[in-house]
Amino acid sequence: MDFGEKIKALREKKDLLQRQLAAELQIDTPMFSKIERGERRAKKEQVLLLVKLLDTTEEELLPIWLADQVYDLLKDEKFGLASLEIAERKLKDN
Amino acid sequence: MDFGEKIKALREKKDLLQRQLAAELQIDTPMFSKIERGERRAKKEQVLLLVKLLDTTEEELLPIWLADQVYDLLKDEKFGLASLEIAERKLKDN
DNA sequence: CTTAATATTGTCATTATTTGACAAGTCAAT
DNA sequence: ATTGACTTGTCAAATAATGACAATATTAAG
Repeated sequence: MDFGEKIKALREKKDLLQRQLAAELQIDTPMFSKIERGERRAKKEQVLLLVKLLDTTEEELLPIWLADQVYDLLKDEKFGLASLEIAERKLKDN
Repeated sequence: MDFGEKIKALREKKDLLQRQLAAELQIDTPMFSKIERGERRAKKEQVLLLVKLLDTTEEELLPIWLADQVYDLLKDEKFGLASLEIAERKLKDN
């Protein structure tokens, strides 16, 4: 499940409309729709707002939001998995 | 070893000057210097050229170049490692 | 079926980020 | 002191990301 699917599920669980969340994020409904479908990416600031609006936690949203970005970066790359291993080592080091 | 360190090592092994490689990449020496020190990022097209110019392989350069980008994305993130796990699963799926 | 509400699509302007060139600087070896 | 190799700082140009708006499609209700 990617970030868009996740916030859509949470939104529907709370019976909220796109336009309500969009208003809170101060963007228009089309923009929110695009974020939900993964056509546009939410900014971190917006993700943090969504954590509150959707009654969830950073731990629930941030990793999946970051993972989308990593995936976008590597999805067409022959050496995508290899590069993940390297990045993981570097992350663990510091 | 990050991408910059890698190409610097290869460059010195071949006794090449920054200005020689910069000329081949059609950028100026300061720009090449910045790439070597990781202050700027090489474009993929430039990485592929460097593979040839430095007598190495894509397998040697691309993963480390991609890993730098993943690392940049996650280095200050609390959930960096968690997001790597998610991204890895998605990559393996397709 | 027709309307009304919700969500999506397409396009364009604005803004932010990235890339590169240039001028000036440091450092080391003569 | 001069030369050659590299680095630093700043600015302009190119590119990508963000958002608003208009129009369209989809769904639900009466």
